[in-house]
Amino acid sequence: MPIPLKQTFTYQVNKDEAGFLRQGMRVAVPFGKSKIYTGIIYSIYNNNPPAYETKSIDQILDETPVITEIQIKHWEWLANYYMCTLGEIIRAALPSAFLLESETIISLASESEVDETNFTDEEFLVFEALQHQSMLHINDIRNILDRSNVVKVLDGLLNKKVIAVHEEVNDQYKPKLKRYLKLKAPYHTEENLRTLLDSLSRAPKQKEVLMTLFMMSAQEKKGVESVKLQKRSDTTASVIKALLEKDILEEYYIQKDRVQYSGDSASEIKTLNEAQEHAFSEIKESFVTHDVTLLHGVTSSGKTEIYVRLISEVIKTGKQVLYMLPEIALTTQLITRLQYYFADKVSVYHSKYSVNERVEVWNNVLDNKSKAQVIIGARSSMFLPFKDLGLIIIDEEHEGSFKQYNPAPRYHARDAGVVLANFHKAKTLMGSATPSLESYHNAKTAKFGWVELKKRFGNVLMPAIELVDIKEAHRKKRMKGHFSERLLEEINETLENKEQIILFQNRRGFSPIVECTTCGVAPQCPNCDVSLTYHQYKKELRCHYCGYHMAMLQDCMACGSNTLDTKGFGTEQIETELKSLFPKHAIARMDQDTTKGKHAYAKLIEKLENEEIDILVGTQMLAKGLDFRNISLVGVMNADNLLNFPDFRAHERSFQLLQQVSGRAGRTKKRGKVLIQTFNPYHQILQQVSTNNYEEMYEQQMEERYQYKYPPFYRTIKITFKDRGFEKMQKSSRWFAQALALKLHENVLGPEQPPVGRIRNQFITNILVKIPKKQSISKTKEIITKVQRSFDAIKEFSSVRVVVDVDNY
DNA sequence: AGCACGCCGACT
DNA sequence: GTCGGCGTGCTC
Repeated sequence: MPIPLKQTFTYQVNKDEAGFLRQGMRVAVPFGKSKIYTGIIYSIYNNNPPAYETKSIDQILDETPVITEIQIKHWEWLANYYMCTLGEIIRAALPSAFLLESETIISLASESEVDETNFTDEEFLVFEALQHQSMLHINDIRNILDRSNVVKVLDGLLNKKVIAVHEEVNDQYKPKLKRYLKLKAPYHTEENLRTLLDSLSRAPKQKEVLMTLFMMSAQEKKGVESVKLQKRSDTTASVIKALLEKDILEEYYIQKDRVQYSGDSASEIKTLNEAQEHAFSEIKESFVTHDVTLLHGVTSSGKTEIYVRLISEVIKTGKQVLYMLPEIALTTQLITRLQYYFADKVSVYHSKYSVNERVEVWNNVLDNKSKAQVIIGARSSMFLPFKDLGLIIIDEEHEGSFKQYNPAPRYHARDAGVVLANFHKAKTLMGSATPSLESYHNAKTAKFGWVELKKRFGNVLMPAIELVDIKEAHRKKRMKGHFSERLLEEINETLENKEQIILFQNRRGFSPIVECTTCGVAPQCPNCDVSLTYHQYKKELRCHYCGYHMAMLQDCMACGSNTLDTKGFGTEQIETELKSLFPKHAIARMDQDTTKGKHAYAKLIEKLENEEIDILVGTQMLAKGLDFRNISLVGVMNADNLLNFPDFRAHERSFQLLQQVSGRAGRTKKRGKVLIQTFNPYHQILQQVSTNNYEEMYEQQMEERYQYKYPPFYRTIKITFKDRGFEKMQKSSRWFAQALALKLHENVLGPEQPPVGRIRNQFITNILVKIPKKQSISKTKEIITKVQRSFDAIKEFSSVRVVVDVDNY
């Protein structure tokens, strides 16, 4: 069942059903008092469970299994490894259209003799609505009565025998149908046709539609799509309806695939250059001895072309390929590029797709159709029902967004992907310009194969990276806003050369803190322990954790003086400053706030491509997948807030991010330039970024990880406690930590409050369990599970939410 | 997770 | 004396 419970549920079926049903099929089953849920058949057996009464299933939903045996095995591994339930995995894995739930339908009782006089006002409203509409959903009633709790009203009506309720299961997936029109058979002879046309002399509109139909069907031979006909003949639906009613035209429907590729057909794969060719054959060699290979290639070294070659070799053998990317990198740019090579063999799968589109991709993969032989997708695409997977590519392997944090399953798609590949006996290729320390470590210790690509495509030089000390500049008051003289100088020069600029600032909004200079009070979020961020364009104060917002204050709430000042800065402020510094140039901003709309992101990219934007300011979003030839300068406004992030990966992440952002500069002949503003230019990481020294960064970070017992030397599991009451949160987490420490001793850290100790009115604290290399991971998990079981039995702690996150990095 | 049930404080 | 809030327990 798609619910977060550890157990499976047993239902009874008759002999015929038992013969028909197989593991992986969906059935609708009654669950609880009145609900109907979709469940997945896990096993079929033949003895009556003694402890409870079994219910019968309601309905069989599939002819053949929609979930494969390998998937079930993989999901069981996931549930076990990430300490969640199979139900949670099912929720995450299946397109929501597969998981229909029942909905309560309200209608008028048939034998009703209604006495309207003893209705309450609300009851009357519902009754009246049912006169116009025979069926209503609970939600409709909520709207009619304008309140959320409608049970009481419905109960009243039910008692008076005015209404009847029943549960209805609606199949959410609707195949897309297109209406086609064609001439009825009797008019296929020329003679009949002529009389027909004559008879229509008084209906010129209808005649015209017919003429257009002839014209179009002559070209397309068969029937004509109704929408097209209406458009071409410039008519209305009623004219066509008249022709249908006169039995002159007939209609029929054809099912259409939503996910369709229309474009040029496959073309030649670019020939690889020498370095790529070399890397390509190295990968193939490595696959002989290793199931997983890491491709470490600097930015714009042409990794994609190598992937393309590998993919084309695998699909020739008839096997399927999964190409996973972090969500943000799933830009149209890359998809178009792959479609260019593989045409209609590529399907895309990620959360932005509609439920119906997802069902279609699912079914295509399940049937091993050629149009879904190559899947490009975000982390959730590894849940697809692959039949015969030959290769998994994990691009930008280091990206943190492969790990899902909320809700459960808290899985890492990279690691889970390797396991999936094993089940299929397939190979995995991870690619990155800045591999995660774990993967690099695995490559160095020969757990993974390892292939390097050190030169950029076309021998373009790596960008020149310069660190700009803004501490000095601040002291000497030589900053213009947040821009150093050096950065302004470069921006000016770049603009003169008619080249584009990207500026990176890792924070959205205008400024993260608003503070009264008289009394020092800063407005805080009422629900979370953070100060509110000022968003200038809406003149609002916003909380980035819970979404709380209020109008910008004019005066201090505490002392009433109007001496409010802003501290720190975000993308919005940079944009504003730029606009006053360079009034003649086109400036745009790219962050969560400006890319909310469906096509907003694509539009920005298009503008950038057409060189309608001179300077683009943005957050993390910029680091991925923007390949533009005319960008020659990248500026990092402030590297320090990256480095000072309180997390053991902060340094690794900063290095990766700065490298990726730098990689946006100079992708053509001319060498690009990167300026990084910082208060601390002697910071090791910044030095390593500026000299492009991954190796040194790796060695040094590994040293620290070893010292402080962090991955990859130790594994970690994070246990989070949330409660509305501070005391309860603290008491329960202490209890838990002490219980764990009895077995795990010094490897239990905390409980410790995170930097933001309260979110959405819930107090939060964490326990971190460290697992040394020698210690069994599964044993450790067993201990945690045991402690959790006794914890759950304590009534006092029942309101505390406990979240377990395995490999919480 | 949802949902029903039951207890208890607040207001007509 | 009723309404609606939330804590508790169950789902084959």
